Amino acid sequence: MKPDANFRERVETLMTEVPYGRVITYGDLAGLAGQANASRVVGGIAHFGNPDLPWHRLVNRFGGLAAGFHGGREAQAQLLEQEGITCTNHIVDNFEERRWRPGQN
DNA sequence: CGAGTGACCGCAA
DNA sequence: ATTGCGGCCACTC
Repeated sequence: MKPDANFRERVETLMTEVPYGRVITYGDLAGLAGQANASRVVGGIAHFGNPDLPWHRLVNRFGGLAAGFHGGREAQAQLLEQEGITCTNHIVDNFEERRWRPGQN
């Protein structure tokens, strides 16, 4: 953990720490970063912050893909499939089982 | 520099 | 059961 790092640093770090073939929710990531109610910030950082981050591994509380922004919703589904994650109707299959958690390498 | 927006979540009425 | 509102931080214009 990096207590001195800003919220963005923690979010980026956690996002990068997400293993291959695994997904996480904005709320969970925000909570892990220290602000469970700052889920919006996670989305903002993921989009404007660092394009190199695996933002496609971020999903909403329902395990669904992004809310339909700059035409990335379909791209996200494609990226997820590349990681071995199957999506149906823009919803990650077995999302509950694929939900990544710190310590579950 | 100042103000507004954003890919969300949780609770209340 | 459904709908509406508030709230946090960072980034952009």
